[in-house]
Amino acid sequence: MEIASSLTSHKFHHNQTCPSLKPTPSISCTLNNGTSKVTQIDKYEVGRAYRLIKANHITSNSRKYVPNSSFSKARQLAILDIQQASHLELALSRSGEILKAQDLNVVLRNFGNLNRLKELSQLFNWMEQRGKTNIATYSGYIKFMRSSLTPVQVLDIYNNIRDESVKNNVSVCNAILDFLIKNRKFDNSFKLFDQMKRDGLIPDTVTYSTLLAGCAKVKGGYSKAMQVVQDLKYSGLRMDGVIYGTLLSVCASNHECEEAERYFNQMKCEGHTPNVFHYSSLLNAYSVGGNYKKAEELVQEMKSVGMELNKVCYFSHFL
DNA sequence: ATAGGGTTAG
Repeated sequence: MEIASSLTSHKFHHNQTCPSLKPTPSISCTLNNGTSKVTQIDKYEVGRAYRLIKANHITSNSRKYVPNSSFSKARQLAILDIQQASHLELALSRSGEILKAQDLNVVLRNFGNLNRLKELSQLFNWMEQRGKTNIATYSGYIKFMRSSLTPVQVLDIYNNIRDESVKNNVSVCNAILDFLIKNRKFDNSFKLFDQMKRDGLIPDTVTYSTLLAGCAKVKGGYSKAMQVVQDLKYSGLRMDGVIYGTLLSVCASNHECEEAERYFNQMKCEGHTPNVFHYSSLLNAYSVGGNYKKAEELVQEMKSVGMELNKVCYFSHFL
């Protein structure tokens, strides 16, 4: 599938070549805690593991003589080496070669979660140059870079994917759909959706919830959302908790108070237990509609089921 | 083993 584009219009061109990276924020403590136990890399161990790997590469038939655990150990150490390196390029050149795409994706997610975006894009480019990418690489990278890439850059990344099975993967397309919606390219997101279907990709519930999230952000999105729901039902998919959550927010932002209530009850009937997300969206719909009595009752219901009220609830409640 | 959900002001 090729994403042709109205996105390649002149208004994006000024930004095309330089990635607009945000400054790297400070590293979060909670995420660091997970890795701190294994911070110390035993140089001796690394050396030994690397020699084993090398030996195996030279005599490719000798794989059975090298304990499997040494491979995973060496790869684990290489992953840590790259994650903790002060100079990423150097670390990649000394530790990257023995790693597979799925190992490098571990580092990719680590950088993404820590918001180390500069290094994230460096790593991604390195992986692409060596063809060490897979589906998770692309979907993850596009997700983490959703606020730091331009639509043209994302389409460029997509159109340069060589592997057709990656290109035609629904997760990868869903990541792009989400990117477009986060960047308020609603028309383009629906065009991509149509193209996915034309090219024989089967949209899944993630595709639909992503589209519905777009409907929640656009004026008059309610009728569009109803078309999306029709399409979802027609394709034989079941509504899940996230779809209902998104739908409730569409109703709230379009002042469709009764419809919100209807969906809330429907999801309960279908056996989905509403969470804070669902409650706060319905609460929001009630408040926007000026239905304070129902809002109050709903808050009582939340308390009675022992649900913690969040800031959205408080905001709605005092609207 | 990847992709998806909420509020406000300016």
